[in-house]
Formats: sequence, structure tokens, C-alpha cells
Amino acid sequence: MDFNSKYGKCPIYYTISKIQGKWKWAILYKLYKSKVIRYNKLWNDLKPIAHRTLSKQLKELESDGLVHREQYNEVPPRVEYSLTNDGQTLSPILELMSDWGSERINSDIK
Amino acid sequence: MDFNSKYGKCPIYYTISKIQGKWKWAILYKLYKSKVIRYNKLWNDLKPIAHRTLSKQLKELESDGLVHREQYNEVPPRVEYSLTNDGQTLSPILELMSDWGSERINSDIK
DNA sequence: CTGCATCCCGCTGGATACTG
DNA sequence: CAGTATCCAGCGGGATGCAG
Repeated sequence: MDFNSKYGKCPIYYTISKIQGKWKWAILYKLYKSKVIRYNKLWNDLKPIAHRTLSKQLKELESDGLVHREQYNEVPPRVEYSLTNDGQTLSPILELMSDWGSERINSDIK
Repeated sequence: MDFNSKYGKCPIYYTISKIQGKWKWAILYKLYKSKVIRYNKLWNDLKPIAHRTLSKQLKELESDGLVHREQYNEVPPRVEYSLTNDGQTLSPILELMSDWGSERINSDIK
């Protein structure tokens, strides 16, 4: 995060800096909609995202306290992701952003 | 824009693809708050943004139909930017994103 | 299944100087 | 004042292969 006090005039810059990454909003939205989702399901839904990218952005979101990671020691391994309470506070934004996209997605494919 | 039908499952991905660029959300927010704003004012408010970056992202926003550019042939030159009607539809999102940032901006400066 | 390690490319965007 | 022109570095992130 490259945020510092110089950007104090722009709280929105803080937000976009915090959630920066090509797929982060999409990831958050998937978690929001699914409540709980396994790594592989997430990967399939977001294809063609690369493994490296997905796990990296998940890790960042986790260390930012927006996403919770629950690991079950089974064979084969199972890991489930979900939004933290903090992450839930993004719900209204996720909803609006998705709606905004939906409304233009058709009229705008060039 | 690298968006295509493969991402149909993620309207939100359309949105973030459309408004991609380090400063675009901040620019849009400034326009939203100011209604109308001159280039130089915008530049000052967003410093340390570079000229190249600001004018480039403004141009993209303009060609995406979100921002309106009004040029007055005076000396010295005056150019004013504002949101188009289309751009106005982002208002609720801009408002929420700014609020979200404001609420954590203090508790999170590391 | 769920990642991490490597390698590497492309593009965003920063610094700076110049122009109508 | 409002940009454009260059030049360039960093890094985000894709492809692929390996590991627990």
C-alpha cells in the first residue's frame, strides 16, 4: 500500500489503494455472494485467472483483514474462504458496482 | 479494455475494467464533488499525480463517456471538466467508497 | 486439492522538458 | 494555463512446473 497522509484529501484513494489488484473486487464479490467458497470453486469461477495471482491476492486480502481463511486438515486438503466482518462492510459497494456493470455490460460489448 | 464475454459471470469485473487506472476513481470523485473543475485545480488537488497521468486518464474517461470536457478559447486557456449524465450514475458508488475510506483512514495509518 | 517457486514480459504511470 | 513528447523503471500478473 502506497497510501500516506499526503492523500488525506481523497479518502476514496485510500479505498482503491487498499483494494488494488486486477481481481480483488471480483474475488470479494464472489465471496460476498457465496458466503463460503472453496479455493478451487473460486478459481473456476474466475478463470482465466492464474493460480499465482489468485492465491497472492487472496493472501493480501487476508492480511488486510477483509477475508477469512479456514483450513481443514483432510485428504484431499480443503480450504474455504469467506468475508470477515470487516469485509462485509464492503457489501453495499460490491452490490452497486455489480449492478452498474450489469446495466451496461450488454450495451457495451464492442 | 480487456473485457469480453468470458467474464459474463462477473459484472463487477466489467466495472473495474472500465474504470481502471490508479487515479480514475479519485478523479471521478473530485468531479462529482466539484460539479465543474479546471484542469489545474484538479492537478493541484490530486498532487503528486503527474501531468501525463492526469491528462491520459482524463482522456480515457472522456472517450468512455463518463467525463465531459469543455474548452474555452480564451487567453490564458481554460478547460473545465465535469461528469456526464452517464458519469453521474456512479455517484452512489463514489459516495460509498469515499465513506468507507474515511471510516478507516485514521485507524489504519501504519 | 491447494497452493508456492521461477521466470519473464508488457504496460502503467512517474520525471522532466517543451509548446501553443 | 493546459496539456504533449520522451524516456524509462517497476511491478503486477500470466504460464508453467513442482510440492505437501
